[in-house]
Amino acid sequence: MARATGPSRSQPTTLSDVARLAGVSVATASKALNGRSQVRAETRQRVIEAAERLSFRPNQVARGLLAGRTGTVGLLTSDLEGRFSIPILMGAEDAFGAGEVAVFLCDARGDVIREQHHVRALLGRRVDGLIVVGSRTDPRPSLGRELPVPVVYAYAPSEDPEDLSIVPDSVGAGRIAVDHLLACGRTRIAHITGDPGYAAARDRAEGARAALADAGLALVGEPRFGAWSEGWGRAATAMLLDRHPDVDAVLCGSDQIARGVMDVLRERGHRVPEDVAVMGFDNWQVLTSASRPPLTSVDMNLEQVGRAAAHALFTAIGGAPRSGTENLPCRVVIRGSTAPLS
Amino acid sequence: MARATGPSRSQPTTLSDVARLAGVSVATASKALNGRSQVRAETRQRVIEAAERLSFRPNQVARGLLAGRTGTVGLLTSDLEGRFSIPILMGAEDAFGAGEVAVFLCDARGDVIREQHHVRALLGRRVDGLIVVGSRTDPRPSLGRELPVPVVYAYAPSEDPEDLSIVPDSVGAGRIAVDHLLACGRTRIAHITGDPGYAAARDRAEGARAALADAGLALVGEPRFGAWSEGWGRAATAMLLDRHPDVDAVLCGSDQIARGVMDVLRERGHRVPEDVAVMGFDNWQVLTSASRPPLTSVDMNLEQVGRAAAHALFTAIGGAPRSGTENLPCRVVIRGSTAPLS
DNA sequence: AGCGTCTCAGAAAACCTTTTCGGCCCGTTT
DNA sequence: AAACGGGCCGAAAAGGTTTTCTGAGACGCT
Repeated sequence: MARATGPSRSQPTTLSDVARLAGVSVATASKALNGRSQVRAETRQRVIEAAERLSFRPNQVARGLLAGRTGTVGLLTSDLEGRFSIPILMGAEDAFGAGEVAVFLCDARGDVIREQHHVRALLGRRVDGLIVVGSRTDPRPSLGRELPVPVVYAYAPSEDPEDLSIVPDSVGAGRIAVDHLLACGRTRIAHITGDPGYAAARDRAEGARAALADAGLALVGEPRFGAWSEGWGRAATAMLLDRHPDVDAVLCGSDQIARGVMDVLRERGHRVPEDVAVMGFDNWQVLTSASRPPLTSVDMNLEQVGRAAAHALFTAIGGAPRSGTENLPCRVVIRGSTAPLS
Repeated sequence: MARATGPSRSQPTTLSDVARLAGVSVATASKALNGRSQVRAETRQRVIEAAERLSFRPNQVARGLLAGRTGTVGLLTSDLEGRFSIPILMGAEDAFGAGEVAVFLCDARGDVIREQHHVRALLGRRVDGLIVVGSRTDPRPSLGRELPVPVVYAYAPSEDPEDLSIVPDSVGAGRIAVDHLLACGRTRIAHITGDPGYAAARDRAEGARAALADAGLALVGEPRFGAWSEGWGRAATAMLLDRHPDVDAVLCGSDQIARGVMDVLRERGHRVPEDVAVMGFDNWQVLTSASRPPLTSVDMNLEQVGRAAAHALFTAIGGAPRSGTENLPCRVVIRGSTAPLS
């Protein structure tokens, strides 16, 4: 085919070009640019100027081939659309981007076959490591122990305890949520949460119960498991108010549920936070700041999870692999929906 | 440092290993595995079995170095957290992932310096092309014409008309939204939208006006520009109802605004959709399906934008670059908040 | 003068794969 | 019988960089 009429598309300049312009060999040019000592200062300067003039950028592909390390990692996510993957991905990208590591993004769409395909493709590209990001906190199958590169699991831990997993501390999240409500003077606390098939729902409920038990208290009724939706929040609240009209706080399993809860509370004439305090989980900005009043919520620090995973992978590549599941603390973000009882 | 105690980390097998096991030269092994014709069928079979047994995966780095094409592209996004980048990114990842192209993800955090840094790093890795994903539909500065690889701009067009940009048709989106409301028999249509500094707000308003003009109608009052928030939706609706209590449809600049609008309509006793139809833009699932009733919204087909960008980049790499801004159609997703006037 | 030492530059190998070209063997044609 | 052609395989180069090793020149010392 004839040459396209587009822009220049000239070949990138190579080290040979630089060396020729500087009047030295490629070996010397390489040493000059990489700060090796075997070069006279004056020669080094000449090489640097030549590289500058040709705007030389070393070919990382060639460098990777030679070094056996490419300076790339694979980021394998299960559902890109899910809002949990994104902050983790940002944290990882952030931690790597600061250094000299580039990230291959792959979305497996939750499909095992596709995941296998991506793993193979990434290994073919000789990535130095892999981060596997799940979409739920439930344990997931390991990629296996026989991979030629280190792997770190983020958000969804691996089922294999020999793998390293970085996850938010869901039980702790339940505890600090209740601790905050207790600090507000609430004692009749109900818990409306999502699908009991999710570890996140069960773990948070367990943490909430434990924190209440520590204070010599118990939940108002049983935790109400259901769905992660506003609709369930509304329905559950209606039932709750019928049975326990004296509740003074509702801990919700997600910000979406919390919005449904607050809607029904307001419709039934309960003031938030004066009569009933409401809390959510996930700290999803679009929901927490748009609700009336703004919603207190537990942030899972997902960016930090991503950063920690990136850092762990980095040290594993360096030759010091850890293993086991590491729980990172969450934090309460206080807004208008919780306040001390007056 | 001593060898780490972790898993094997053995060197990946190379073509030489395969060739040795099969008792042939690397050249023959390569030809056998790549379906070249210069190999006897029996020999080919032996090589394939050897490769199988060693689970050989060709080193894409070496292949890239030789071929001058790496089979990688850079995806440069401005704000990863923004919900507009993600679907585009998914579409692109999808379109590439099907083939043999891997995607480097870089987030510039909206910072020009960081963007430059990433572009240079990506070029150092010899990507075959770049996709630049913006966070708003407003034009953005070009990366320049002198890059050694093709570039496609997605969502946010380049200011340089010589570049190729793939964007959703915001004006058309406004038109089809009004067309839908007209088809429902609505004639007194108001428009409450977001920050007038955004091209998306202005373009949609323009499209809406044009569609109404085609029908011999006009908006009820002027378009109400404000902020992309529920709060603005509520405030603007209050003002609207005071001045024009006979409005029978509100076209909202975003789903968030629409939620605020619907809240106030319901509080003031207007039924949706019987008395007033409400529409949003963006089709953000968490908002549209959780509202009461579920919200009709205009979907910008962002995944398709991403796929189209990937496809355009692919053909540009193949040597047939296009240029200019290409507008992709949006679509109306009908839910309960709009219905024919009875 | 001879020898050792030090500094700096270049040649060459290595990384892994693909492709081109040359050569060998065997069967076929003139 | 000689030439030829085709099928099959291997040697070698190429891609760009880094690193090691060798060598050349300069200098100081005996």
